[in-house]
Amino acid sequence: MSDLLERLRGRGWRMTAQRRVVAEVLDGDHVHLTADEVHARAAARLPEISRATVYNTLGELVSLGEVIEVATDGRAKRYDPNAHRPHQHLVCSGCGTVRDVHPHGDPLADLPDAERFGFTVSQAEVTYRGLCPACA
Amino acid sequence: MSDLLERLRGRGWRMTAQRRVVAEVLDGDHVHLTADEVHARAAARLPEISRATVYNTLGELVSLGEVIEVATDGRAKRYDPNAHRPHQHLVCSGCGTVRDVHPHGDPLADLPDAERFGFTVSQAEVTYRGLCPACA
DNA sequence: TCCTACGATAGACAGAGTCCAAGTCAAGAA
DNA sequence: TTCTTGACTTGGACTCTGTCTATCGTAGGA
Repeated sequence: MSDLLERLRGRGWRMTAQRRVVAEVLDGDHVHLTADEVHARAAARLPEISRATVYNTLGELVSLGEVIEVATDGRAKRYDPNAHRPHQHLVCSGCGTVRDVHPHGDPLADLPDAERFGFTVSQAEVTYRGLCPACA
Repeated sequence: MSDLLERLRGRGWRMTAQRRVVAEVLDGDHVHLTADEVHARAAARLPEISRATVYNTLGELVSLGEVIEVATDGRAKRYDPNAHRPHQHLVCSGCGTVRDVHPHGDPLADLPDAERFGFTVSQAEVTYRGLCPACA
């Protein structure tokens, strides 16, 4: 995680307690927190941190490419710090749990030109849905 | 579309003017309207229809499997009446336009057992992103 | 140590969707 | 045809997620 903080400082980020705490909350594998969850965990360490700051910081991390924004349902977006290894998501329809998964094959290659309608297609996101062991 | 109305009646749906209008608005290919757009178009034919009724009716159509709910971004869900032929979606990052597409291959088959973490995986949704000819 | 521009804050605001109590009406029964 | 009833509709309040703005605070350079 200090890696991330170092990279951010290298990019000219002013380092504040709030930004540090948000970055620390997002540390780890298989982390897919909503903005509200990030705020709750950040506030446990730094009680006066505001929602607006959490949203601002998450937005900056996303635009710097350090965090991925995932919309697994129509509800709140989730934030995934595993931005440096391509992957897809497996979502439990019961409890909403999200796991990173690595399918083989390239979904982009499966879309024939005739099905692109003149679009410049740059990305394919796959969301697998099912029930996790606890919900099955 | 009268097909749909017949199927719904066959399932014990009470046929009201509101439900008929919502079903009619969703007729056609490559239709991906938000709830608000459905409401606006329905209200053009039946001015007093309420938002709650549109949401209720869309929810029922989805749970009957006659309409698919698509969350292409973190904003409003879209409703796709093309529920009886499997397909994926191609979304323009510029203007938000959505097209139905039919890639070959089965994304479900690309997810090895070792990457399923004990989940019962039943569905794979692919969202292709890029720029449409008008936005490129 | 002092300055100042960048960052944080609280709270108002907006969009999407849900919920509820009260009124309405489709469709089967008489 | 008329009656009855429970399913359907309505409007408005409410929740949740996210954005914006004016003001205050402070990290880091001079």
